[in-house]
Amino acid sequence: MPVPFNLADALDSVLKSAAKTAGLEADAFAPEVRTADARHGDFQANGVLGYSKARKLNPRATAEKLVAALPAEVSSVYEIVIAGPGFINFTLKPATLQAWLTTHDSAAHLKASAASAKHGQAWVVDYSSPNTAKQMHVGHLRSAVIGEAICRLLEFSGARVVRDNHIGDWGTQFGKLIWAYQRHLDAAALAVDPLQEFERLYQIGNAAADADPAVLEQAREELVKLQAGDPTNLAVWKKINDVSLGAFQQIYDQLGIAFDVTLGESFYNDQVERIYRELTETGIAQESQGALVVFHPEHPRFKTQPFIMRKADGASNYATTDLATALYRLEHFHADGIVVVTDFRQADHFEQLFLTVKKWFAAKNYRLPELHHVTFGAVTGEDGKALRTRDGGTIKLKELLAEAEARAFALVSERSSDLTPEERHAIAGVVGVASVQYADLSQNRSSDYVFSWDKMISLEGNTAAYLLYAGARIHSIFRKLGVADPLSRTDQGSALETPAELALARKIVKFADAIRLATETLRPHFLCLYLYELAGEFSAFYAVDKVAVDDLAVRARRLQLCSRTLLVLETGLGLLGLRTLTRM
RNA sequence: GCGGCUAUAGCUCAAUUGGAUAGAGCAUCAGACUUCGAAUCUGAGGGUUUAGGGUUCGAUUCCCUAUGGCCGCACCA
Repeated sequence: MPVPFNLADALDSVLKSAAKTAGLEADAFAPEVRTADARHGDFQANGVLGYSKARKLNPRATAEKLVAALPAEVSSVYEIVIAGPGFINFTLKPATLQAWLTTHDSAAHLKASAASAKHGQAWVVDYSSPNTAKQMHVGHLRSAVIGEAICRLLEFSGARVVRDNHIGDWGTQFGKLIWAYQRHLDAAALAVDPLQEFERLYQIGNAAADADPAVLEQAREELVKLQAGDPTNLAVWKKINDVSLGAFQQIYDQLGIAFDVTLGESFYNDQVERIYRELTETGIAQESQGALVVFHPEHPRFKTQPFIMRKADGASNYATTDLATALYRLEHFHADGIVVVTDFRQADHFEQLFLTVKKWFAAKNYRLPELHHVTFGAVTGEDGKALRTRDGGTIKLKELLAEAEARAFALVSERSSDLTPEERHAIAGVVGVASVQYADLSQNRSSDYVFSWDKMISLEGNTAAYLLYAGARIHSIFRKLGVADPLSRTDQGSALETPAELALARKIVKFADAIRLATETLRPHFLCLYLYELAGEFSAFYAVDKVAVDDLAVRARRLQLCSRTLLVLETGLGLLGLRTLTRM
């Protein structure tokens, strides 16, 4: 009997057809299959409750009819129990668990099974997207880390993903920066640490413009000159961007991020005329107070709150470039879906943008891609306010990662003193960065994020180190036993038997459902939660059931269990963007 | 003023989007290393889910009111 990758999905389909057989109104019946609390079984179907209530039927009687209509092979796979007011509980039989483990025996096989939901689709994911001329600080971490995980999840479900770093390289900050560059440049500092120097100059320019309207005016003129193509200003601008992108890349390398394209705001500068024309001729945009704006009369707030797409002085802004960006992603990348990952403060902007794009594309008969604004909460200090270090600056991402690695190095040196310093550094690099990534990913992205060093670089509890440690222990077992090919063992031992073995196997087969949930909601923390529970089941199993036993049939089945745990664990960590280890 | 997000154990967070007895980690307490790695495991205590109402067979989840926090609202991105 073939065992499907996603058991919950398969159960859902089979219940739908059974509903027809049982004489239910099949079109109106949704089985509502979900993973269940282990006390009740592996999966539960709750749909009977709502269905029966709406029709004033006895839910238990409906459930019994439905269960009676299930094909015989379902009851050979599951123990089926109707419980409470009408829940249908499904508990996988050990033989089914065994069959799943035997079938899904390699990374390639897992991916092939999963890659159907978005097969053949193109998705553009816009994430990280920092402004140039500044260093990345902890506030930039979330978009980068969450965005990368989303890319990997979409790829795993079969999509072709375009990773786009939509850098802020054309904003008004450049007027102030160029103004300061011309007057306060420290050439020596520029040679040593150019990004630091640009940041200093920007602060000078910003402060001067705040204090003196005349400076602000001069800064505006510099921006106008830049946007008009003045060679001097253009050269400064280019240098700033080159330096910034070089510094960003070092961080991206550590985080395992490789963008396919880096198309910032400046890229769209020469495409704005078409945007003005199309939105004007379709009647979507209108003149208001000298600016070109879009109102949405059907929307309670945006009927009066304008979406400004051309300023009164004739200049474009980020609304203009974002509109151009949407069009480019459709025409150039043939996007079926667009995901933009930014913090929640831009929610209004993207709601207005998407409303405008929908009307615009409809009016021009352009195909409309799925549009998703993936938001996340702010990173705050312990006081709930915007994050600052003691001296008032922000915490640099570079420093955060270095501190995490240093902590990991201290721990690995203490625990694994037999390793060479090089090995310990390599391990600390993985553990440190993974800890920072995982701390961010494991939290539901919509809530604000209280930053603390301890939390970001913690190595105990629900952390990356816990997951990596579980993996390292599995690798260690294979090393000790001299068994090759740990990720795809095909050992066929005796039947799974102990409670810990069965609990671990039950957790493994729910990988598909965790992936589905994380991908559908674009929330990687669901996958983190699953992997944490998986590692927990493994650790519990490890404590009570020894693998290296003399009984070869027992040893073989446990080796297979270890192999599948490792496969799912490493695949899952890979989808989150974390690197893994064979020892630590 | 208008609007959005948010409030769960001492602290930091979950709760599969309306399901069964609200779960973890940290911290506290009690146990487990001569046996595959103790960065681990087993157990205990800790809750009127901000408050009050409503809808529902069923509410942390949906609706209303109030309160606290964060944020957005005409030319920054």
